[in-house]
Amino acid sequence: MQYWLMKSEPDEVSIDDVMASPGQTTAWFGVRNYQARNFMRDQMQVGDGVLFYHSSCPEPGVAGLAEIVSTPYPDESQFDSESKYYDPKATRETPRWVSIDVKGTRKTRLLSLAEMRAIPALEDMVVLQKGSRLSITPVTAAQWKAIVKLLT
DNA sequence: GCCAACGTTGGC
DNA sequence: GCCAACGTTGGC
Repeated sequence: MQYWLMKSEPDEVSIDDVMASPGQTTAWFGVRNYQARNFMRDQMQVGDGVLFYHSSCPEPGVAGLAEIVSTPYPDESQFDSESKYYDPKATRETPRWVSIDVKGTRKTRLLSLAEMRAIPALEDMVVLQKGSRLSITPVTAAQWKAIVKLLT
């Protein structure tokens, strides 16, 4: 059982989209960074907790909680020449990128990036480190616990 | 829109 | 395998 922070631009997929219909799962596709892919491919497990983070928007921060509900599978968009996520070097025989399904648990108040930075218990969070750009980053059990407590 | 930081590409 | 040039991310 592990915990993750996953970034999404709310213009693309927001916490409201993920929570739109209860019980619905959302395919997390379009990851095109090897480090983030490796987390998905090698470490994520069904049941892992997810901090749903809104990025590249007026108020960046954690906007909700979610859960991993599938094992990794090939990301279809890598094969789609019409998609902005198309990768001409990927083939069905040797796919390069993976997707995973998540399910929204609940929308929370916005825990802003600024607020997160002000909390000592969170200072080591990968996402808060200088220059950190990864769209998927690991979260420790202690960090998860501290954040869930703040959002309860 | 700016720009720091990081990742990727490709020539050599 | 090096590394310069370029592209992307994402907060501000």
